[in-house]
Amino acid sequence: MPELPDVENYHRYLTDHGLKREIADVGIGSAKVLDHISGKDLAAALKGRRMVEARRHGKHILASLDDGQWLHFHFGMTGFFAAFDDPNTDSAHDRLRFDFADGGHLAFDNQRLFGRVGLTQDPADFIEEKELGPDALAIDADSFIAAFKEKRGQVKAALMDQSLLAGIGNIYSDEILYDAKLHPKTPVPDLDEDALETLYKSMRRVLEMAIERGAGFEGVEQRVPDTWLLPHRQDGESCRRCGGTIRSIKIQSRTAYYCPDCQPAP
DNA sequence: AGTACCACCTGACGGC
DNA sequence: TGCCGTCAGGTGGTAC
Repeated sequence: MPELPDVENYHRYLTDHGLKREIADVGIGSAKVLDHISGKDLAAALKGRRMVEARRHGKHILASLDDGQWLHFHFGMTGFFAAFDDPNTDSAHDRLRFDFADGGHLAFDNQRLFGRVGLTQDPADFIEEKELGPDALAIDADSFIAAFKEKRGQVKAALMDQSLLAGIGNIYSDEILYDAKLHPKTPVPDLDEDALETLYKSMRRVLEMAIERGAGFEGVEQRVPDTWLLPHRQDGESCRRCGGTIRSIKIQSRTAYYCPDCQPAP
């Protein structure tokens, strides 16, 4: 699930449920999600600490601790946070659990174990090490256009390139291109300034509305407009905009869905 | 630089 | 019903 809109909602969830609470203990459900740190060391670093501030950059969440260190979270292909008051209730795939001194806990649920959690001294260093570009919702139109003017290759691949722009994945790149009526294989150099501006506006519109409609929580397909691609991402489905037939193709070994009528081949 | 393929994991789904 | 191949919203490494 987790692309920018989903992660933004998890970021807000963490802000509401994880900050300012004293961490009494840390439970390790699976050490596979630990990024270059042992469960023992992570627990030792967190006991007695509180998270103070949470930020999001692309698909990553960074949360400061009251001793100046930062936790970083990435969900991989599955996952979310879930908070509980009842110590006996828990998330199905709880891989890392923060047990708070107030008796509640927060689970980092990560079914497929592609997620990662670790510690870093500085968010800026972390972003640089991961070679992340600017966050897709933080970049302004001029910088977006400038960055894409330097880019080659297919537009869908460019949108998903985390070093160019951080936060967009397979689902939302399809949605943005559907909104902008661009074929996913369109070469970026074919896009003139107006087309890039349109693409930028589509990106913002899609990401912002997805956040607003509760991306990352169950049932988001029903809450986004029916004129979106998301509720109809299936080969043979009909396009709600033009009546065409939704098709899938492989781009960078990922399945891309689009409407061949609305999004004509370049 | 861009793209293709593999690997890492778990689980759901369709076909037989 | 049960087994098996395939596929899933991410990323990192390798190779061409």
